[in-house]
Amino acid sequence: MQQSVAEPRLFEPVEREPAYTRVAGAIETKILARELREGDPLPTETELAQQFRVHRSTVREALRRLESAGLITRPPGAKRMVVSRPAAAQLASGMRHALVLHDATFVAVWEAMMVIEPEVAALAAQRRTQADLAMLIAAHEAFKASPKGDPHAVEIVAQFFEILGAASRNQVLVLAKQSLTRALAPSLLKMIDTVPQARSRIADAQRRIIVSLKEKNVEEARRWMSKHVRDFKRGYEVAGISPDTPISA
Amino acid sequence: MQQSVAEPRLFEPVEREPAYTRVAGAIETKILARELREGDPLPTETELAQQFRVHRSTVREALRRLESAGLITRPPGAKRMVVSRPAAAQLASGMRHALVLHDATFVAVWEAMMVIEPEVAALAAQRRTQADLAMLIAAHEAFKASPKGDPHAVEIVAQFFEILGAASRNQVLVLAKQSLTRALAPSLLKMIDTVPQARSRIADAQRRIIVSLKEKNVEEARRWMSKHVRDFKRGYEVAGISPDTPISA
DNA sequence: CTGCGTCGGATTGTCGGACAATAGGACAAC
DNA sequence: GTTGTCCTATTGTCCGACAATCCGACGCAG
Repeated sequence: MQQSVAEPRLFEPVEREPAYTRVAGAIETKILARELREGDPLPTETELAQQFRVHRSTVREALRRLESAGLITRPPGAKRMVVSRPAAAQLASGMRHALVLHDATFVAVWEAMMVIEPEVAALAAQRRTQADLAMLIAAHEAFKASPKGDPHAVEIVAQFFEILGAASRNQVLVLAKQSLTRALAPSLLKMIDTVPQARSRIADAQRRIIVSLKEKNVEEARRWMSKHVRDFKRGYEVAGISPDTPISA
Repeated sequence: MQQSVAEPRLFEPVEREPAYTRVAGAIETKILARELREGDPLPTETELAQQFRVHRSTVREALRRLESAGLITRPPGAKRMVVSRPAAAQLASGMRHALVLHDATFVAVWEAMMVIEPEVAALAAQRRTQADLAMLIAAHEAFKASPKGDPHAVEIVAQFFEILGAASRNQVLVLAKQSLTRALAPSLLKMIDTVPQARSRIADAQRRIIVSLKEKNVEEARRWMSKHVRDFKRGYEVAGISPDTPISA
C-alpha cells in the first residue's frame, strides 16, 4: 500500500509466464470481450487442451484460476463449467480477506460506511421503486420479528443494506458496499447481543429510512442513514469493543 | 444482483466439495488466522500433497486458486510460493472484471467517485503528513510536465488519487477507490486527449486540493475534489462521450 | 404426450509416475 | 567480494489411467 512517485528501472524482469497463466489469460480475454457470454458452457477440458496444445492438467490449473476469479462457475449439480459474472459475494469475500490481512480496524470500515451509506440512501430516495419499498419493509418486519439473540438478525440487517443498495440503482456502489457490511457482520453480531437497546435503535432507524424513501425525501434519508451508521459505533463503544479491533476472520 | 427477502428450501444441495477446494480452504484458513504469515514460504507441493494425502496435481489446483485470490504469490524469479496479502491492484482488477461484465456504465462509476473521493479528500486534509504533501506535489509536477497526448498522463492522475487515498489513512477507502480510478482510466485517456482544456483544469484542481490539504482546510478539500470529479463528467460531455458508455475491457 | 427407469458414452476429479528446466545453496577460483 | 561450477530439490508440464457421475437417448407405462 506504499508507493513512490516514480521508480525507473533499466530492465524489466524477463517475461516467463507459465502456460497455465497464459491459458487463463486467453480465456479471460474472451470472456471480458463477451465472445463467451454468461451462461455459455466452456469447451470440455480435453478440447481446450487440444486447442491450446497443452496437457489437460495445465488447462485445469487455468480453470481453477478463472473459477476463483468468479469468471466461471459450475451450476450446482452440473458437470461442465459455464461462463459467469463475478458474484458480488465473491468480490466481498476477496475484499474481506484483504481487509483482514491488511489489519483493517473496525473504525476504518465504519468510516468507509459513513462515507458511502448515507449517499446510497440519498440516491435510493430518488430512485426507489414500489418494489424496493416492499422489500425494505419486508426486511424491516423480519428484523423486528427475529427473536432476541438470533444470529440470523445480523443477516437481515445486512440484507436491509443490500436492498437499499439495489434501490440506489448503482451497481458500483452496491459492490463496494457489500464488502463493507460483510466485513462488519461478525462483530456486529456480538455488539447487538451485548447492547440491549441496539435492536430497537436499529429498528427505529430502519423505519425512518423507509419513510424517507417513501416520501422521496433525499435529505432525510441521508440524515437518518448517517444516524443509523453512527449508532453502530456508539454500540461498539457501549459494548466496550475497541474501535481499533481488527476485522476478524 | 437481484435478491429476495427470504427463500427457505426444504433441503440444502448435498455437499460434494472436490478435494482441491478443501485443500485451498484449509490453507486459506491458516493464512487468515495468521498461522502462516506474510512472506512465509509455503511447504513444497510434494510436502503438501503428503500432508493432505492427495496427489500433487490436486495440490497445484488448490494453489492456483489461492494464487488467484492473491493470498500467495511468487516473488519475481523465485521458485517457491510465499504467503502474501492481496494487493490492492489485484482487488481492483477483480472489481473491474465485475464492472465490465455487469455492464456498469461510466456514470455509475463516476457517481461512486462523487460519493467517495470528496470525503477521502476531507479525511486526507485532516490526516496528511508532510511526506504526503511532498508526494502529491511531485505527482502534480509530473502531471504538468507530461507532454501533450502522453498516455502516461492518465497514470499520473490516477497516482494523484492514490496518494490522496493513502493520506486519508483509511485502507478500506483506498481499496474501494483504487478500483474506481482503474476502471475509469482507459476512457479518461480518450477524454483528456480530446478536450483541450482538460489538462489545465485538472492541473488547477490538483493545485487547489494540495493547497487545501496543506492548510488542513477540510471544507475546501472536499469542495475542490467535488469540483475535480464533476469536471470529469463535464469533460466526457464535451468530448461527446455518452455517460452510458459501458466500462470497456 | 408426459413422466419415469435404464443404459452407454462423455467428462470430470483424482491418481500414479515421468522428465526438463531452473532456483538455491555449497564450494572452489579469481 | 565477486565469479564460476556443481549438485539437489522443486516446479512446470506432460503422459496415461480409472472411478464416479452427469448427460442425453431410448423405451415403456400411464
